[in-house]
Amino acid sequence: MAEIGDEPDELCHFTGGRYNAFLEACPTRQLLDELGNKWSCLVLVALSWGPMRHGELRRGLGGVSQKMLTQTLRTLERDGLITRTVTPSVPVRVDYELTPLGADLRAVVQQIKVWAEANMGAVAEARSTYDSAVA
Amino acid sequence: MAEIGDEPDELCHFTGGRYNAFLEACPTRQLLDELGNKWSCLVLVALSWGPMRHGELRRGLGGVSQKMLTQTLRTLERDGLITRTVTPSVPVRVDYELTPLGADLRAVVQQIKVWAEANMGAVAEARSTYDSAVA
DNA sequence: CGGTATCCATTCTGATACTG
DNA sequence: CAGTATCAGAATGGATACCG
Repeated sequence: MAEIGDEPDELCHFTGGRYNAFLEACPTRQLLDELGNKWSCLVLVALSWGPMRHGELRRGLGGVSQKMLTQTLRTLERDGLITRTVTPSVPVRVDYELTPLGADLRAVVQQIKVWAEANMGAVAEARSTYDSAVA
Repeated sequence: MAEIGDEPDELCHFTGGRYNAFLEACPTRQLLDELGNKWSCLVLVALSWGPMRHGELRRGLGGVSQKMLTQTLRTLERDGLITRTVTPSVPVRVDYELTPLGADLRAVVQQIKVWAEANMGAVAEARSTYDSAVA
């Protein structure tokens, strides 16, 4: 009988050196949580167009504060998903760019963004139906 | 010149009735936030194997509390991503199942889970490199 | 079994002010 | 321009107890 954890593909069991996000202790959970941060996915997608400065990103991501942007960038850098390049001019210039690993992940998370934008209408409709049924 | 918001594909600008998650006021942000919840993605993927009961999901998702599972399922139901079917037996039986819309999204978020499980090793390595460089 | 209600700790987020 | 520090409020998550 099929159970959760028996995935159709072979990338599944925590045993044997592999990862399985269904298991509580699996470090994969940390990665999933991080992508759940408010800005991580948007930053990755924003960097699709090549290296970008702090200020550019800030203007591109509506509503992000400087603090949260810096924090998000640091975490992504620590995880090897983006690089941070400092040019010691005056004033200093800092560019962020996707690493190959980050570019790979970007392709995946962009699908989420595209899906959300494409299906937001259907979701909004489902919500109003649900809400009126409850009332 | 390319700017954030000028996406390579055509699903981009908020203007003209379309959605763009880069904009603060875009409702797409709500969807992204929801997928960022700790359990939403895992629930969607777990339902890949067909209808599942509350208890089955609870056992399958390591560490989820009853409250959070119920809350997550409610939200997904409200958004039209899953259905909730009550069989009035004693004790009552409740099954959850992906809607076509939810199955569509599941395919996308599963890629995230697969990516995370496949690349967790590289990320962990990057982290330790970063941490030792800081020290 | 599935769900609700309450309380509480932790985390996340953002506004503000300040440094090089 | 990029970043840090601090503080306060909001949101999230979870333990517990109870209901149909």
